[in-house]
Amino acid sequence: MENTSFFQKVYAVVRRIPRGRVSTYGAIAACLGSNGSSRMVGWAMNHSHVADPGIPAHRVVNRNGVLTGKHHFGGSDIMQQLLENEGIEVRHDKVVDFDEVFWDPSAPNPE
DNA sequence: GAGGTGACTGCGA
DNA sequence: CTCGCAGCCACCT
Repeated sequence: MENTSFFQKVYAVVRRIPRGRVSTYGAIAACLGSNGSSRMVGWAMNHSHVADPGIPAHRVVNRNGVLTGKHHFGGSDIMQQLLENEGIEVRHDKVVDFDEVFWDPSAPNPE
């Protein structure tokens, strides 16, 4: 039997996010077929820290490009630090040029 | 078995 | 333009 829980699928999509790019909950939810259940994606991220390889949840932000869940990363600006480490600029918990670094999980060719 | 929650989104006033 | 509410679906108690 497939242990593919809902968030398991979310992990697959988030892991597909190329380095230096970010995605949104709505885009991932839509990619899963549940267009509108963006909450499930965020909830799945809540368990991301118990995932095997480690999910780059810091690459997942809300529709406004704001690091909504940075507080869940450890209570520090770790999420911002990780994004900057990827080459993404972050100001005031928001992704700079979010439109430029935004990556669509349904994108056949992100480059 | 039923209720409540949640790292969101979109629309209405 | 800004604020508030309702909808969404899966997991937890």
